[in-house]
Amino acid sequence: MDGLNTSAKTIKYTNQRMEILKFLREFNGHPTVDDVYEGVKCKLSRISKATVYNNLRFLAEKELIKEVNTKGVSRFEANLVTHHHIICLECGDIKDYESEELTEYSLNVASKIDGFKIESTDTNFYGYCNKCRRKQNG
Amino acid sequence: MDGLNTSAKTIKYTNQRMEILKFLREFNGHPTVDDVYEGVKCKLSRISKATVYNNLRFLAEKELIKEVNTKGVSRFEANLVTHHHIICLECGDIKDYESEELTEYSLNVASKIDGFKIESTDTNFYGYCNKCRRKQNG
DNA sequence: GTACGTGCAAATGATTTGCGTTAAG
DNA sequence: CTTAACGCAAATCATTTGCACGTAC
Repeated sequence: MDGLNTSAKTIKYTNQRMEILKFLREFNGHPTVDDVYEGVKCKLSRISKATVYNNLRFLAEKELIKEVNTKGVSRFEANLVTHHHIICLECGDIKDYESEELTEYSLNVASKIDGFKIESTDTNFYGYCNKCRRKQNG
Repeated sequence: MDGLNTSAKTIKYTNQRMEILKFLREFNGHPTVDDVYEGVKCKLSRISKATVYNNLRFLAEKELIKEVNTKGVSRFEANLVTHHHIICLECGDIKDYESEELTEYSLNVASKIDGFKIESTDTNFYGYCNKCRRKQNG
């Protein structure tokens, strides 16, 4: 009757949603939408890519996963603990890098920033991975 | 005869290219492709959006500008000095934040990373800008 | 039984590409 | 004059949406 019970929406734990979350939690990296789609297809052969898109958006909104800031295609991760990223400028590969001291240092810097209420921080390191370095040097 | 003179390609300093670079250097922020397109149209009314795309890619390849890592649409900046970004989680607004001490601290951390030759680093701060905070609190 | 979620296909939006023409060097 | 770059339109790729049907609760 009130027509305002949007927030009372029931969340349904469907197979598709659960497999996508499971895949992300077990995947060691930062998969794209296509990676996730290919990864869950073995379990759910009839799954549609739209379902993968919708669920990744849904899970990110519910903060069960995070979308990674990247150029080009979207990438996701289930690691919710603050950490940093090492990004290869050649192949785009992303590796996690944990450093509590860097996080603390950054948060301390953040506390001095005016006009913004900072919630979190992370650092990107850009360089060349061993594989790409080998290629360049011949 | 050798068919290998690809690197000898002549770079042409066209009006379009120069206006796009000028716009980025004078723009205080992190414009999208559309922002750049709208911004240079007053000077070059017949410019095509494909030209804007092609030149932004070109300028980024030549390292005269940088593409910013963001979700969704591409953003660019002409500020090549290492700096950090404050990103509003609500409206997506990005502000530059300079902190040499943070850069140095991060580079020092970077020097300990194995298996990657780190070239540069930057830190993102996520939070809510004053405008969005006001909206949320009513 | 009642939504919410799914699969599919179509729509949208961002970006790239092909091609005939223009202009920088 | 040579060829990179332009403008335009078509093509491609990523992502979202509408809708009829299915299924979690």
